[in-house]
Amino acid sequence: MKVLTKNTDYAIRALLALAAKKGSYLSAKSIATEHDIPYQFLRRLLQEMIRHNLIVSKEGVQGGFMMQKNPDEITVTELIEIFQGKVQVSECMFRKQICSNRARCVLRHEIMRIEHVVQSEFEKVTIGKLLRDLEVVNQVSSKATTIN
Amino acid sequence: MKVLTKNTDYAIRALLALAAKKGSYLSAKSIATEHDIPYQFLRRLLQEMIRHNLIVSKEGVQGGFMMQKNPDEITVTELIEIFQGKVQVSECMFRKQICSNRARCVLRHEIMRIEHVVQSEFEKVTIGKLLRDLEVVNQVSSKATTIN
DNA sequence: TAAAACTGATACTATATTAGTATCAATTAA
DNA sequence: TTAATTGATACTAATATAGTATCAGTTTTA
Ligand code: FES
Ligand code: FES
Repeated sequence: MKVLTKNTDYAIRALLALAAKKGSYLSAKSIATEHDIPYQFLRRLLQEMIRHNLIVSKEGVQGGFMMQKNPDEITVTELIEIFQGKVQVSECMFRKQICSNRARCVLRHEIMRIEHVVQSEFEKVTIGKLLRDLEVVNQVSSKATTIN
Repeated sequence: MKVLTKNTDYAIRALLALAAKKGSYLSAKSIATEHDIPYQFLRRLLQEMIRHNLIVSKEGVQGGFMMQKNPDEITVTELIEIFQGKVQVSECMFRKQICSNRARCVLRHEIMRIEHVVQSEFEKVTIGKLLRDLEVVNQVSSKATTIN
């Protein structure tokens, strides 16, 4: 069971790149090259993120993409929803014969509770937080002898 | 993002049917019919569950499948692992350029923490628990006027 | 003892989702 | 004016999910 698809994975990495260069434009090409993301694939993701007002773009030479939304307010939950749809455990696990009363269904509540937990865990993880974590990692590893 | 696939969904429902008739054999056909599960699909799932010692079978006329493992010890996590593979957030989200030191990686820990949360939430939900919940639902709905 | 009701095993097809590629028009800086 | 860029969109490929079909073997029972 894979929780994050490439869509989301790539989007997060692109956002980290953009967040790190906050205030200036980065081209899709440079992001693709640096982070090993298929160029055209990445471009689609970037456009989707524009539509959701996470980033903005500038066309033409010296153009590119720039962070728009505050990285601390971009949650992994939001990205999952954009690229993989809302988290849902099961459309309705026990329909028909088994579950006779949807309105009162205890199971449904159980399912919704889990959906909630999963969502809120991913909500704790923002692009801002990831970026700061990342800086720590890179600081440590540049000081220490890196054994990978 | 769909957390449970049909595999798991159907498997849970079949197990609930078997758990409810603990001690006697239920044929694949009867389960399929009652719970609206494609017959041949269900049979594959049942065989898989035999291999994992959740249920046992008896061949021939009057044969079928019977609960083997204690329903309270069958977790949804286990079923997800059988039918959808182990929960993994991302194989390794920030490899190469970004993540220079895998061993110390904060992000990796973050990811593993979430994997853990998701897993343990689903671990709280056992077939036994679902069955008891279900009985409550059906009691309530048979007393009340069912508005679906 | 033969037919019917079953499971075991496995191969196959269909559909949907995910991943990746290609193309061309429009914009803009130099 | 040209090269570097995004906007938009259509396409293909690969993989995962869902569902079907078939045949052999076992067991009850008439
Ligand atoms: S699980 Fe869907 S209504 Fe009960
Ligand atoms: S995220 Fe994979 S090693 Fe850091």
